[in-house]
Amino acid sequence: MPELPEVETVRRGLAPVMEGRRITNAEARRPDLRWPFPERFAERLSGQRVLHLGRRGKYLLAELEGGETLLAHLGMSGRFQVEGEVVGRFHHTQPGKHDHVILETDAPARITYTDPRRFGAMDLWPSATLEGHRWLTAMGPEPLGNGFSTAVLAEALRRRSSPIKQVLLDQTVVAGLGNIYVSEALFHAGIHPSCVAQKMSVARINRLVEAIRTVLCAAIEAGGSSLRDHRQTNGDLGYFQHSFQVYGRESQACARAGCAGAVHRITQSGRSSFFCPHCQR
DNA sequence: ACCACTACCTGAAGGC
DNA sequence: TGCCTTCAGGTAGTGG
Repeated sequence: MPELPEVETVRRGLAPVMEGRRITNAEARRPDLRWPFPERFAERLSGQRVLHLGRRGKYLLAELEGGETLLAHLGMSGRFQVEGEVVGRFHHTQPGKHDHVILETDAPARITYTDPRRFGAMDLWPSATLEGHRWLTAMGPEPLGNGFSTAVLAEALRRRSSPIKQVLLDQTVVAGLGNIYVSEALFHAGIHPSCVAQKMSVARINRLVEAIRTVLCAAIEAGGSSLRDHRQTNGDLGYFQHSFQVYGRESQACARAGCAGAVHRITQSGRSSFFCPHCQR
């Protein structure tokens, strides 16, 4: 689920019940996700007002009134679900076995973090030195921000002898791309996933930068529309999954008008890449 | 500095 | 129905 567009969609879904709201109660129902929660995790969250809910790459960042920021990563299977007030209080639904963190805010709302695989992670860190947190310190530029450009990407690719597919998954090169949107962006740019990163021309890198921005923006817009039903901020792929051009479409016809080719799947560093051999060189 | 590979964990899906 | 294998959107740590 969670690459940059999904995390941004989750952020937008959570903002109305978190930003400017106070966390009236916090509960961690186990001691860890991928790593242990920080000391006194729930206590440090309880009673805090959320000043701002942001995002950096695939991390959600909730800046708290007391000077700390909650960092959250959804891993592979993490999701936040929001329930509003029903009659007086919340539904008396029993937490499921994969519901690991529960936050209640004075929106009022109950926010449940669910993560079957527990590849997700949460931490608390002083807001003043947030960029120094080990999860953020080496992270590359935001692809939709001013820090990402043809020149910046070209510099990052200069010494990389790996296929462009693998290099784009490296979060220190550019933040927020994952296996789906790398495939989609490479298709959009007409670049073969096996293309050696450092051999790419500036013109092709420029096309890639544009493709990354286009694909991510389209996905965020589509994700936004799935939030109309905001009772469940499901971290699902939203409607954009119906717009994938290559991801998950092995052996289906290429989506480009006039192309008679079919989508191929190859494995690169143990992960699937989807592409059209006619359109991508 | 870079690269290939492994591990972490559970559930879904497909083959038999 | 059930058992087995394979695969899944991520990242950190290892050793070359």
